[in-house]
Amino acid sequence: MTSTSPPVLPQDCDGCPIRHRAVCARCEAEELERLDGIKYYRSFQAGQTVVWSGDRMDFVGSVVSGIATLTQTMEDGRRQMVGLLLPSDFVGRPGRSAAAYDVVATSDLVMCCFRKKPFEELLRETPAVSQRLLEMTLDELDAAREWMLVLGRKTAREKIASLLLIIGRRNATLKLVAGSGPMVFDLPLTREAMADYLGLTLETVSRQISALKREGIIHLEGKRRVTVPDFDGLQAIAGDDSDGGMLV
Amino acid sequence: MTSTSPPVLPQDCDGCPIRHRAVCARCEAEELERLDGIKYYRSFQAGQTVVWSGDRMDFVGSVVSGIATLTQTMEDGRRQMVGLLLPSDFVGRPGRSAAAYDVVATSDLVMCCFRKKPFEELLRETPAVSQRLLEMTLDELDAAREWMLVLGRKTAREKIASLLLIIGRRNATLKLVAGSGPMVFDLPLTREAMADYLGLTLETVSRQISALKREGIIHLEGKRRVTVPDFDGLQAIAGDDSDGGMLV
DNA sequence: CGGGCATTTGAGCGTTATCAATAGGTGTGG
DNA sequence: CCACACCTATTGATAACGCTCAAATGCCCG
Repeated sequence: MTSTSPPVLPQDCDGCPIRHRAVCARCEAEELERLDGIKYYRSFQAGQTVVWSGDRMDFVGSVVSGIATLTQTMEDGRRQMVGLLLPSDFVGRPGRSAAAYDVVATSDLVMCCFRKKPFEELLRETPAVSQRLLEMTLDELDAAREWMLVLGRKTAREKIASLLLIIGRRNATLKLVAGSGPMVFDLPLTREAMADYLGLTLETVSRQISALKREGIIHLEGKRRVTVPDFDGLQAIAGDDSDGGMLV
Repeated sequence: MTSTSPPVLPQDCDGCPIRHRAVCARCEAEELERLDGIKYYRSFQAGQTVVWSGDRMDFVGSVVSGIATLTQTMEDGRRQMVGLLLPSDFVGRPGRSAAAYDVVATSDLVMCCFRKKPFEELLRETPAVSQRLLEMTLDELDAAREWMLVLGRKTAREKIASLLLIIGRRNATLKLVAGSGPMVFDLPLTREAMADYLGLTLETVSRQISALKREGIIHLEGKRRVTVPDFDGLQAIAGDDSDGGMLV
């Protein structure tokens, strides 16, 4: 966790890896230029906190590369992750001055930040941006509601399987991996972070992962690299219906 | 639950109880007229299902009066409520043809529905609507994330207290009740519905409510009418920090 | 090699689920 | 009008799942 060189920062939107999925996805050259005028890149090392809950936050932005988490903490220290932010995901809330959650860089992270005030103006004047943001927010809401089912009703085993599926699926989408063959990906989270996401203790997470490994449902190389030989099998364990909510 | 007369339907927006809080809140007369052209009212009796998850849904709309719930169900019957819809709340997702959740009328319910196709057009052309919808969706997302903390990390006792607070607070907002004195409200949910919301069994809900009653934290008249003599005390039990997230 | 951290594994316990019986409330029909 | 069915809610007994506390292992890096 002591990488000393800051991640390389991109300069413009042309080669931006999230150009067509982020909040700017629908922008024309002209609108992009306007966004360009209020944006700046920031990078964080793995483990760094981007903002603390309650702190003043005068930017919003997109994750360009790396992974960040949103977490809530109770007074006595109990923590619940409420968002897992991958490249293209939006951070911050227009119209609010303070952060509602802790935002933490889980890996080295690059963000494309927009100064909040001018971004809010732009939101009022640029339908391409506000409509894209609405769409993304609706997606986030659906994801949050799916997660409520996981937290409220699934067993520890099902929770782990659900998390593996979510990470695997999002990884496949981002990397545009072909659909067949065993699924392989890196867990971007420590056991503790997984526990915070799943509403479990890290011991239970560890035990359940060991059990899945023992049963051959997953294979591990090291602690982080996961292979899923039977995707449908894992879906069955997660309690997902096999067609997995194909909604348009 | 066999009320035979359908609820009275409102006719226009002038006297509409949710005129200034729903998705139409920011509309001028002209925009309101356009909405008027694509809207129709529907009423449901308590217990009726508005739409089934997976069904085609060719409208979106607002709750005008009454209460509805959004629920997800797993194949084996486990259920999780993922939304509690009070007057002014928005139902449905623009850009999606099938319902993602079961929507059920928990009390007698009146909805102001918009035909989906024209509403989507209107969304593209009417910033007053799309921006209001964005704002409401962001609020919903925050509520969902707060609920994730409840589901993932709170004890049964804390969950019950949290639910009572949420219902009490929303009730106070809707009714514009003065802030002092004991809080009184009706539980709009059965024990089973509360269990579905909280990720508990109905037996545990019943036991925890009995415990709070026994300890004098709440009083009950009948099964549904609740009095909370000490609001701060209940907040403490819910595990909320006393200032309760005063974010702007 | 040793310190620090993430992870695994074990033992015992507690909260909540499960199964089951009872109580209360409301509408219906004899 | 009372008996009964039906539904919601309460309460009890027992079991199980996941938490807590504890120790050991592996791993990275100085």
